[in-house]
Amino acid sequence: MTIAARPSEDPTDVSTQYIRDAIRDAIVDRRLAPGTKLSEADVGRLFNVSRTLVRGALQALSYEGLVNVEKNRGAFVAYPSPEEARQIFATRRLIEPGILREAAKNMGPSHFQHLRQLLMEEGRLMGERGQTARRAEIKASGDFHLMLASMTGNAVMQRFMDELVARSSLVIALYGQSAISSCGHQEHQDIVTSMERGDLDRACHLMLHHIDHIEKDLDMRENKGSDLKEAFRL
Amino acid sequence: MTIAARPSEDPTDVSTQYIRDAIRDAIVDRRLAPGTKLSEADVGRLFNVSRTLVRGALQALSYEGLVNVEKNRGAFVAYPSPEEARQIFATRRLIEPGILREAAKNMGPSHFQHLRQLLMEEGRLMGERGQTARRAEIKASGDFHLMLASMTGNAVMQRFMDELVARSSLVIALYGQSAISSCGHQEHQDIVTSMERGDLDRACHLMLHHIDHIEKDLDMRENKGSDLKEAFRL
DNA sequence: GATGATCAAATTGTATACGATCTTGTGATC
DNA sequence: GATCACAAGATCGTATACAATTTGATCATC
Repeated sequence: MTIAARPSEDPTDVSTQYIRDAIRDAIVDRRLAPGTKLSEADVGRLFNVSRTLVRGALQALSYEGLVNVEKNRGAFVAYPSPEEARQIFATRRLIEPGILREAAKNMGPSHFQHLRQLLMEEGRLMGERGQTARRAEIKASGDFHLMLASMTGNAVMQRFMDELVARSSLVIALYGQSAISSCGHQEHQDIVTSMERGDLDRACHLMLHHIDHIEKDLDMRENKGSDLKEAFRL
Repeated sequence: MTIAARPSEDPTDVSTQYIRDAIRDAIVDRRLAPGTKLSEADVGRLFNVSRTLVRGALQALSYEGLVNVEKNRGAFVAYPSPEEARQIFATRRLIEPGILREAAKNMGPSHFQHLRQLLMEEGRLMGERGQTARRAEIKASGDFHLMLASMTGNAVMQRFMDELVARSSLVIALYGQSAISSCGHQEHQDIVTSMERGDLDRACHLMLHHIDHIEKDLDMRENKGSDLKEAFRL
């Protein structure tokens, strides 16, 4: 198990929150494969912390849908079924156009500048090679959607999107075909451009297509027997 | 503190889940006032359970937004600010029309029958008098929205709605003016009728108005200083 | 009498201990 | 040799113990 503690962080003063974030990052960054067992004792040793804190972190992650806790068996990095994946994307299609409209109400030039800046970074990462750059790119791609959510000023929507984006990352990690996802960069730009022009209808339309594209790039045919999967991955 | 254990339940074999549900019910049913402190030891004594399990339950409720846990101070029944309330309803306006459309895809005659049955019950409770009937009515009103969510077959949406409905109950408990909310019964019926006719646009339209009505019936002028409120209620 | 410091009580934060459950490996039996 | 029973080990579930923090009261001081 390789849950890298953030550099320049003292491994003491570690709290539940810290562990939760570290594991979540590791999952979303695909450093922890779906199905991986997260033993309470092991994780505790990693962070020099008792099982009590680890349990808290795992419970929280379970609530976010990133981890499954099975009674008397332990916690595992979630292994979303194709059906779950469909539900996640269906929910995103339902929510994200609304987020766009809601965000647009509050957005001024500075907000657009922030978005553009994120897109620049995203584009830069696309050019680079290597696993690290790839992870950063995927993360940046999710951050785009999260930034839009944060611009609604609505904490509830923001939390929902947090969960949806994190779980989407897992799904993409599982069923993603290739680096095709990177073509999403252009779509992100188009969405921002439409918003800047005030053409919200088009922005929503593009957003829906964007989500469709992400979902279409998945290959979700495999192993329907949902529990067998874990055995193989483990 | 009066968190009634469900009748005919043995107070032994109580798990985190059970405690969580009991507290959630008590909050949503308004038997626990917003701001009430939920001391770990007290709750534990109530359920004959150690603080460990209580903490788990409180943490989960905190994630749902029904409880606020303040570091080193304890857990309190949430006291949503007017701003939070607005965000909750804004999110509902964003999500519920989509849920309607999503549910409509899967609904057959039996589903409509279930809905009608729920509405009958709701109507019956409206006629009755007393606090108990009132609570049951409010609960039934929320159940209508939850049942629609369940008919989407989408677990993610369902969970989001669970949270939104529960938090709405809290908000109504806090800022609700009178029993005007009961006029929502007719609106529920109209929504179902429109759906049955296949007029989804109208159903969505009615749903939006319905949510607006609920929000309009709130009086959220009071105490803006968000933290002071707790002090007074406590 | 009001204000501020200090100490005791209460409550939460975290670790550890112990019992319950599951997993797994061994060996007896067919 | 395959199958089943059983026991040892590992892991989780819950309770308890102790440390850290906050709260509230008492008392000294201005």
